[in-house]
Amino acid sequence: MKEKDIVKKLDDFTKYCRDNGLNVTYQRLAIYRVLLEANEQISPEKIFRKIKKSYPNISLGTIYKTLDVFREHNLIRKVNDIFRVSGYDIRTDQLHYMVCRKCNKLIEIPAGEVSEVKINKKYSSLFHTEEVTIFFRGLCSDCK
Amino acid sequence: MKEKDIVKKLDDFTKYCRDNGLNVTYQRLAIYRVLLEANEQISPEKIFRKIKKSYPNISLGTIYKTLDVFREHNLIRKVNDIFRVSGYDIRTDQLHYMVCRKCNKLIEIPAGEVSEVKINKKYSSLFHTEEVTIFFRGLCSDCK
DNA sequence: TTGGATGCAAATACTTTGCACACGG
DNA sequence: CCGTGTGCAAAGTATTTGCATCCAA
Repeated sequence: MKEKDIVKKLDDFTKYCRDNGLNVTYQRLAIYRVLLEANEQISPEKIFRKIKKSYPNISLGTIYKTLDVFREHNLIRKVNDIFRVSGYDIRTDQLHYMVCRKCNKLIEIPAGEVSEVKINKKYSSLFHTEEVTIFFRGLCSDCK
Repeated sequence: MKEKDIVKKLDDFTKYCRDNGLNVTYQRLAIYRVLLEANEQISPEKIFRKIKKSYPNISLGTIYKTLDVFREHNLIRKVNDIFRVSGYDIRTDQLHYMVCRKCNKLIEIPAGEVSEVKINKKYSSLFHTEEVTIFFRGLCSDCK
């Protein structure tokens, strides 16, 4: 992503915070920026290390707390630990995952490559779905 | 599940072990039995506590190691940590999950209630899929 | 000024590992 | 008897929590 686009998104983010009762702090901006720059899933630890370079005072606890806040607000999504460590991803275009049961290799699949999931009304009415993630488990070509 | 069926499945399990170079130990039988009796996902810790009653010597480490072996052999599947703790499930009929982003309530959806997932060949050829799990995230009726 | 946010450190939860000993085949 | 499996305890990793202090609004 170009710096120009990042700045734009940080503006949107700032506005979102103001509109939703979240203080706009240096830390939140830094974390959000790292997520934008990564533009793929990234672990709390990794975010921490990146920010530490320019802002050595930041604490890992803050990263966790902040990511949680972002998630509550649906600003990011949490990719659960198929991966050993949880990852957070700012991409909103949905991805699916193939994970090899032997070597844990991960293949990302753009949502467009997979047929749309439809749920029987009996269940879909129980729930307001915001996001669908499909995990395929099996064997990658190397392991099979 | 009836005791009779459990015994039958334990026999199958024993045979599987013999055929695949796994020693048939008291611990493995006990763990497999607990999984059968549960017949839903169950955590390592919970398995541990159940077995400890009749066999106080068992160690949690053994539970972890054993579940890993079972999983390598595809005797059980690991349900990843949408749930805080990982769960292991002996059910082979596939389930999908709806998880509320606010209260973490979990709704299980039988595979039959969801349309079949088809993948573009470009991706499906990269992988031998054994299992498909779909996670729906969003808001449950209480939280929305 | 004030409630929300942060830093820090300790605590917690879960899981893995190493090694001596036990036991199934 | 041999090699796999187990128990134990320690270490490792990931995450959460409590609280004093700080700072955005």
